[in-house]
Amino acid sequence: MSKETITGLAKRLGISKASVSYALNGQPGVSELTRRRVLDLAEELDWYPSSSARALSRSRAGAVGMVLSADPLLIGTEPHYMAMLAGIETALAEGDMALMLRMVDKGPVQEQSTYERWAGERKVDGVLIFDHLHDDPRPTLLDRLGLPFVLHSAPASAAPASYSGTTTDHAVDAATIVDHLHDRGHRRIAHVSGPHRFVHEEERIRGVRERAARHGLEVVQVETDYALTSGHDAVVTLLRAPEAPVTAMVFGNDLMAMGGLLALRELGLRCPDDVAMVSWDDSLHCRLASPAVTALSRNPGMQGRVAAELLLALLDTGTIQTKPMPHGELVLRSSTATG
Amino acid sequence: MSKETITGLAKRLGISKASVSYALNGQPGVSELTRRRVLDLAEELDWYPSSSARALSRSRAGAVGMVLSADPLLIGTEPHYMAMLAGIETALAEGDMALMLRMVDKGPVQEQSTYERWAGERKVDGVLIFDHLHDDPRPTLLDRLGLPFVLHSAPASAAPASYSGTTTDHAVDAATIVDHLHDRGHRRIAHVSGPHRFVHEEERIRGVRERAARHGLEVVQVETDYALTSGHDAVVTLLRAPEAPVTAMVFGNDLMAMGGLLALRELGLRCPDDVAMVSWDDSLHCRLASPAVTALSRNPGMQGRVAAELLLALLDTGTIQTKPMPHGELVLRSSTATG
DNA sequence: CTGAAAGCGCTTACAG
DNA sequence: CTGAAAGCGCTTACAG
Repeated sequence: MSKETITGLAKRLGISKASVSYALNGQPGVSELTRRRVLDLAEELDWYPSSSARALSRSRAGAVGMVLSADPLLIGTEPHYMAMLAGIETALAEGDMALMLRMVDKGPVQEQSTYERWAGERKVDGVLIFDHLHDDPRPTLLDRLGLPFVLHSAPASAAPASYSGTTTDHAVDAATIVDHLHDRGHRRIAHVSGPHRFVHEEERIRGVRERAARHGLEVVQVETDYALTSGHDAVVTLLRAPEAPVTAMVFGNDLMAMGGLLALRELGLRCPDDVAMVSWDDSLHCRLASPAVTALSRNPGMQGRVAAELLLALLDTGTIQTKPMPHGELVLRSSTATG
Repeated sequence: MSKETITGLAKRLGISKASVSYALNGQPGVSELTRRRVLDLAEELDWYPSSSARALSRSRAGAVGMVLSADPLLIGTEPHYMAMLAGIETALAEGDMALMLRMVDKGPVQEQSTYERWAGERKVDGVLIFDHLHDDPRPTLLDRLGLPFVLHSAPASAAPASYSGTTTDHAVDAATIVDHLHDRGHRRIAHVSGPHRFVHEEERIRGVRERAARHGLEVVQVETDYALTSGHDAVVTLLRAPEAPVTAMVFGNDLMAMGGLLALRELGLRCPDDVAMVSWDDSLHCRLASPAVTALSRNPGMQGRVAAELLLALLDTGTIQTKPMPHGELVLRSSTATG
């Protein structure tokens, strides 16, 4: 099977390459009859136009890129990422775009040089970025590189007007969580967050603090790094503190909540009787833990899908838009049940 | 920043495009001095050769593809996949190959048409396939399409001589698991496997049966589909059976083991006192469950890396090879502890 | 060691 | 509606 080309098809049909191309791409310029003959022959021969030739002449790669920049260990255990990826890929496939995936573990530098390379090689038409940082260098960099992008899950407060993105209102989510704990009778709670360099963490912290103040709740803030062991250690530290102990803890993700649960068990304390727990991300881990952990469900798959659709729209028509995501729903489980 | 091209670089340096190309690609045909000047200028201009132009002239896409064909829900909760992906991507990046990822949920048909399209468009240079099936249509299809591939984690018994792949000796793993249960005093066990259409499941089943026979153990085989609820339901059915109940259960993956644990709890039975449990895949779920579940650890990240390296070698030099993976290691946890 | 030229397989104005 | 031709930006024999 020597490789067919558009020239071959044109010859077989006794027409020009141009006509074949027009027919293939649904462009005007060919009769319906010719178009049918072209499409039928392509189908019969199992022929597809070469993506690289197309990319070169169209100056469009036909792919978008995504860099997963995190500890591989964390990525592997965080169901969140995979669900998001699945949503993204599904939307891209529908828009006939391929997904180029890159995982880096050496942090922002490696992520940024990946964008530089992708832009230079014109390997992707756009990228999807997430985990918005304070003074995030990526929007500036991507603008300079001329690489279109969508910022996934930017905090509502930092909603960028100059570029596309999905936004999340963490204040509302914080209120949902704090209200629930207040309802359950807690008056002194801890908030074990991820790194403050993430804008969403700062917004969550502010949200928790403000809502707690309104209820007259005390909040102890602890900053860690999303790892299971960090959640564990944070709990140990919190419970050893000389001040009055907290009776409830909010964790920035499911892994830290799991670590927290392990710590409680080690200390001989019970959840929720001694300490109640809430996770800011829902996952199978929360469902399966014992006790099962109350968590904010945010549908990462759907969110990924929306972000990908924004990127497709941006590439297609240059439309810049901001889409607010639905608020999280708190899934109540045993970890915050009232004894 | 109007886009630089190789012609631009050549002009700036007062040399021909050919020389620039040779210099860039480490080919002979340019003096060291010229090569340095070219590389320095490229660096200074932040210039990279266009991947599509390169792909077209080299007839090489510079990317390999991978289709994740599974229920998105399962993919999202199975840490196994993400770990494997991370290993694969790391190896590919080192070999300067991009990873094109596609997720399909409508099963084998969609997976196969993805390969047809990729091959037709010459979008990828090769693919990585896994979950070997009985009468697997993929090797034949890929051969016909002329798309190089590596079969990841083929059963040792079905080790293909005609194509590259990593292999796993499930008989050894089965022996490890069965021996452990025998040591713990179990004489009647259940094996809740994934679908028999997967060759690795059949090999595991045979391995378990043979090893059990040697010890004089009885084995009840149950076929399900890897879903958490299936593990749950299998356990309910098993424990309702009129025959003598099993005292230990082996699950084909971690999710089914988790489902099994839930079922036990519902039935008011305890693990390991009433029923011991082992999972054929290790994961954070097994570690965090209560009781924590004894599981076979197989290092999916490392295995993915090796598979990717085989593919790189195949694409580079056409080398066909089969690499046996290390046996799994049983991580002992409470679910099989002796009371 | 270097340069001019053809070729990779498409798309797209431009003339007919 | 159709065809001849240029162009996308590289690589690679082939002559010098």
